[in-house]
Order: sequence, then C-alpha cells, then structure tokens
Amino acid sequence: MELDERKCKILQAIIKTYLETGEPVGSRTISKLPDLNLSSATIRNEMADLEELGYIIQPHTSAGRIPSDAGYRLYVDQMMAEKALERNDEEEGKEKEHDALLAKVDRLETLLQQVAKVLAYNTNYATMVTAPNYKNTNVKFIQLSQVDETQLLAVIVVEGNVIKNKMIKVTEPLANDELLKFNVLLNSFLTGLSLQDINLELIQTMKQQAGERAALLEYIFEGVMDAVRSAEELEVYTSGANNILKYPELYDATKAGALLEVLEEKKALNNLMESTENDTTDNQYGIQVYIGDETPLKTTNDCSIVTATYELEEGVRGKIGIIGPKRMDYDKVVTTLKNLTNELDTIFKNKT
Amino acid sequence: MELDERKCKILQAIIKTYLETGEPVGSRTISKLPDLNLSSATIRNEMADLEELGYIIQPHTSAGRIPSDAGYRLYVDQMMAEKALERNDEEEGKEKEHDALLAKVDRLETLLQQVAKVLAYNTNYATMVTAPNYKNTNVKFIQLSQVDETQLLAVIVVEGNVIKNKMIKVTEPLANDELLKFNVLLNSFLTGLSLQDINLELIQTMKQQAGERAALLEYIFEGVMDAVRSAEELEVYTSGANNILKYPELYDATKAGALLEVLEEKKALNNLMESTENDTTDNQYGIQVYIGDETPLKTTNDCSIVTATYELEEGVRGKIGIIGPKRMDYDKVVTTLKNLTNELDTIFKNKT
DNA sequence: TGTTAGCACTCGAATGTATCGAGTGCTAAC
DNA sequence: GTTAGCACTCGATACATTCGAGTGCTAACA
Repeated sequence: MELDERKCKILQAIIKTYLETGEPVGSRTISKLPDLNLSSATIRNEMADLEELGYIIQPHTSAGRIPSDAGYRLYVDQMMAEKALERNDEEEGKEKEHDALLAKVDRLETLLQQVAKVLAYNTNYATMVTAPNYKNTNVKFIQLSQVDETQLLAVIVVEGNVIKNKMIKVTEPLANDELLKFNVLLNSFLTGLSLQDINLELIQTMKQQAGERAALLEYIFEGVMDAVRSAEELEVYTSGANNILKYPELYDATKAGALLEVLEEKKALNNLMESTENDTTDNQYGIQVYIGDETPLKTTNDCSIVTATYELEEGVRGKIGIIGPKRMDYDKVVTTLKNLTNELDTIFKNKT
Repeated sequence: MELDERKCKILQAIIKTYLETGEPVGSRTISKLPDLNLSSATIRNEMADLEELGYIIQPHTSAGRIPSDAGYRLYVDQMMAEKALERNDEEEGKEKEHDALLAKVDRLETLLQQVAKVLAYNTNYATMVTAPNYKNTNVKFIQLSQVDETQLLAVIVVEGNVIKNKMIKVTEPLANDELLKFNVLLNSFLTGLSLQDINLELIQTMKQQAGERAALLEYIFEGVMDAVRSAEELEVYTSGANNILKYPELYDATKAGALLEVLEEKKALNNLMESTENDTTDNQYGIQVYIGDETPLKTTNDCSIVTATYELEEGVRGKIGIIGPKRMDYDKVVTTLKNLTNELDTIFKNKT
C-alpha cells in the first residue's frame, strides 16, 4: 500500500487538528473540513489504511486517531520542504520590538539569557540557548599584573574575545622588571597557541629562559593554564521551564520532573545540544527537529526538541533549542527560531 | 483561654504527624500516641479549643485537623528555641562526604552552584543560593591594555577580588606611553572609590589632566564604568526545581508554575532573598523561617521559605535558602542549613 | 471538675451502575 | 470507488450507594 495524495492530505488534516485540540480526531471531524469532500465512512477507510501504514494510532477502540512519531515526522518533513521553497518572503514586523529589546543588551551572556526568555515567551515552550563554542581557543593576549602585595592577576584573552582571568597568590611582590619579563615570556611563547599545542617541551624551554626564576614561572604558568581551561565549561541558558506544566500530556510528576532535571543539569544539556547534528547545509538556519524517540532524552519520549544554529562569527556557533510536547506548533516554532537566528545574525554583524 | 502545656503538647503532636503524613489528623491518632494518655474524646475537646485559638484548622466537618500558619509558627519557634539550647553537640559524620565534594571546587560560582545542588539533594526541596554581595564595591586596581590594533582591554579588580572586564574599541592603537599615562590616571583617581563616590567633578578634574586627549579619556572612562557597573547583577544559583512537583499540595499547574517562574527570575529571586531579614544576632546562622503568608511571595501562600546566612569574609555575606511546601521537615531543613553554612565557613576560612 | 464512654451525625472518598455519545468496522447499495 | 446505515465498543459522565473516619454533644463516672 502506498501513500497517495489523498491519504497524505487526510493525514495532514488529522495532525493539524490534533495539534490544535490535543484530542484524538475522528472521521467525522475530518469529513466536515471544507478541504476534501468525502464522507466520514470514506475517511474511516483511509484512516484504517493510515493506521496500518503506521502514521496514526488509535489509543483505544472507539476513539479517534492521534499521530504516531512517524506521522509527525512526515508532517514536519513536508512542512520544512514547503518552507524551503517560500524562503523569500521573510516575515518581519511582529518580532520587530524584540530587535530593540535584544539589541541594547551588550554582554553576550545577558543577550543569550534574554534570547532564551523571549523565545520562551513567544512560543510557550521551554527553551535553552548554548553559548557559542570556541573550538580552537587560541590565546590572543596575556597580561600579568600586580594587584597588591601578595596577589597577581592574570588576564588571558582568547580567540573570540573571551576573557578569562585568575588571581595568583605569591609570597612577595615581584619587581617591576621581573613582571615585565614574565609578561613578555608568556606572551611570546603562548600567543597563537591553543590548549592542545601547549606541551611539556614548550614549558621546558620557557623555564630555561626564565633562568633562576624558573620555579616561580612554573607556578604562575600553572595559574594561567588554570584560567585558560576554566571557561571550558560551556554555559547554557534556559527559560520557560514553567511552560512544561502547561501541557496535560507532560503534566505528570515523573515526566515533568525529569524534564526539569534535564533543564537544570547544564552540563548534560550542553551535551544534548551538541549531540544534535550540526548541519547547516540542508537549510539555512540548521534547524533540526527531533520527535519523541529521536530525541537524545532517554528519560521520556513524550516530547520533541527543535534546535537552530546561530553564528557569532565565522565558525563560532551556538545553538538555540526549544523543548515541548510532541504535539507542538512546529510551524510557529520553526518560524520563530528562524526569525530569532536572523536577528542574532544582524546583531552580531553590526557588532563587528 | 490560654495555651497550657497539655494543649501545647497536643498541638505539637498534631503538627508532627501532619508533617509526616500530609493528611488531616484525627483525635484517635493522637490519643493512641504513647506520649500522653488521654482518650480521643478529651483530645477532641482540646482540639476544639486549639481551633478556637487559631492554631489548627478543620478542612471540613468530619475531617481531622491540619495546622494553620499560626500553628506552624508556634511549632517552628519552639523548635528553634530548643535548638538554641542544644547548640553544643554539632552533628558530624553524615555530611562528611560533602565536605570533600565541596572543598575541591575552587571557583566561587561553581562552589555555590554545588551547594545549591547538595542542599536540594539532601532536603528534597528547591534551593537557592545568592552570591555574596559586596556592598561597597571599592575599586582596587585598574589595568588598561592593548589587545590588538583596535581593542583595549580594561580589567578592574574591586574589593573582594571580584574581577570585571570590558573590551573597548578604539579607532587607532594607543602609543605605549599614552597607555601608561591613562593607566596611571585611572588608577590614581579611582582606586579606593566606590561607584557612588565617582561624580562629575571628579571626571572633570581627570579630563583636565588628560589635556588634549580628554575626549579619548572620557570614552575609555565610560567603558571602565560600564564594567564596574556590569556585575552589579547579583547571581543566584538554584537547584532542585523538580522537587516542587513531589508535593501534592504544590502539584498544581498554577502554583507549581508560579514557583518555577520565581526560581527562574533571578533578579526577583535575589530581591526576595535580600528582603529576608539579615539578623545574625538571635541565632548563629541567621536562620529565618517564613511560613505561608509571611513569605515575600505574593503569588502563592502555600509554601515556606527557610534562609540561612553564610559569611565569605567579614561583612561579605550571602544567603542560602530553600523553598518548599508549608508541610516541610523544618527540623531537618534547619539542621542541614546549619551544617552547610558551617562547612562553608570552614572552607572559606581555610582559603584565606 | 476533669475525663471518658457512647451515640447520632456529617461528609468526603470509594465503589458500583446506568447512560450517553463519539467513534469504529463492516456490509450492502449506489 | 463512494456512501449510507447499522451494530458494536468503550471511555466519560452522572448518579446513587456505601463506608468509615472523624466530629460534637450528652451523660455517667472518678
């Protein structure tokens, strides 16, 4: 049995109404739609076929049908295909105000937090935004300075203008020229290098150059390395966790609880986001839709995740994701994500 | 009618069993307790009195009694008074493992996040930890350096070793001696001052000293001020939001949703924590218990908040708080909070 | 005077029963 | 191939009944 056009239309109608109502849809409901003029009996026959094909499910005899994961998949794929065609007429206007809202935030972290918030507000789902990951954290600049008698401050700027710093305790203040010497040494040896490039050999050579202060240099160097490593912990910003409770199908102590836990566990969440494919070739915004079991979540298969990729600068990317019930307004979510990544792009471009 | 000792004991028994079971307690349940040997009828009489006094409530006729806010209040006050007496025998052992867990975290933010997590895990309530607030953010040290052709980096260390930084865009690189001059200028004018101390007059004098580079100085100065102001946004770390769903009395779309929103709204949360009294005189850890309406939460009066104050260094304090249902294991919560603040104290003391 | 046994009463929770209706599958006619 | 018709299913709803925990009150008792 193949999926002819009429079946396809019916399936689409079923899914659409289910997305709206959240309740199983019966044959009569579909037959009354102005779209296709068929009696409920005919629809019933087609529905039986669609069920056999695995696109819809009957929760129990004498109930309507609800989409299966496969059904959702088909629906989303079709939607995405359509969107790819009508790419030209980007909607504006509605989201305009956020432009203003977002543009004036200048710290990246607050901006991203804000993005998560706006997205949650617009979609009524839970959202998460990962900070862009600077894969190759090349050191760009190092500055060592004496803050007071016993404390040095190491400031390291790495590729992408990420600033890291670390206080280093010393037993006695360094002489001015010594500080200068260390600064020169650190900069000349480390600038341009990334974490992986820094090896024992390099450290040895550096220590040689430091002469009798080799021990101190090593100590300071350790501090610097600490700082460079530190912000490896990638940030994730979440918002709208309360939205989860708005959907009856997730409103359940274990399901909702598990989701909340996921949203809280930043590290796992980051992995989750990273584990989504990073494919910007097939569609402009790298939008990916994961339905039910396709989701990297093991704890529940009752929700869907949609992610988009934004680009801070060439090659430096982060992700925006929303997580909600399988019965999600995919269309709206995808458009909103597109608009938002669009806005982010323009903001970032104007910045540089 | 006064509250004699017997009434008091009965009230205590009612509250205790209610805390355990979560269901209205009847007279028979109490009469069967080995503590006081009274028939259910007598208990009933006393209960009627207690209700009249406002300490307990009857959800409906022919149901047992549950504590009112006033009842909880009395219970907590008594418990706190008892605890104040037996302050000596600090329990150890059980929490020992966290000592290890917490001690090896060296960044303050991760430590506090960890604290929130441990507390949530131990108590099964939602938790929040505010970063210590450095009331007087005196500038301690300023360093301006040239990162590349068009970017300056301003690093400011304020009291309490909080480091703030900001990239400043310039059109052309500054000469070395010019940079030095700015550094000296900024340091000599601003060190020791706090945000409030910096006024227009000061800026004028500074500009005069800058001579023909006054415009540039002002521009840079703005950047520096930006950075100083920036981290005014105090951080709050939360954990265990999912625990909220574990209590039937809060398990309700609107109530739980509202709480989740509160936990997410860091800024409001911080105010909430700050608004709690800061009184370390009456008990060692500044533990405060807010029950129902006493809570600063306007959205719901179905929960209680317990906060404790920890001290990073003399005068630099933050708060640890837990939020849960009114039917909360106050005893356990208070002990856990005490232990935790204790641990924090020792950790901080060893650090300095 | 305080305590207790006894009893009628209340009312939510639990259980059982009947009904309703949306929806189905199937058959036969168009 | 489509549709009308019909018997059938089964969750949801409504309603009645029962059950029992718990109460308040009264009267007897120490």
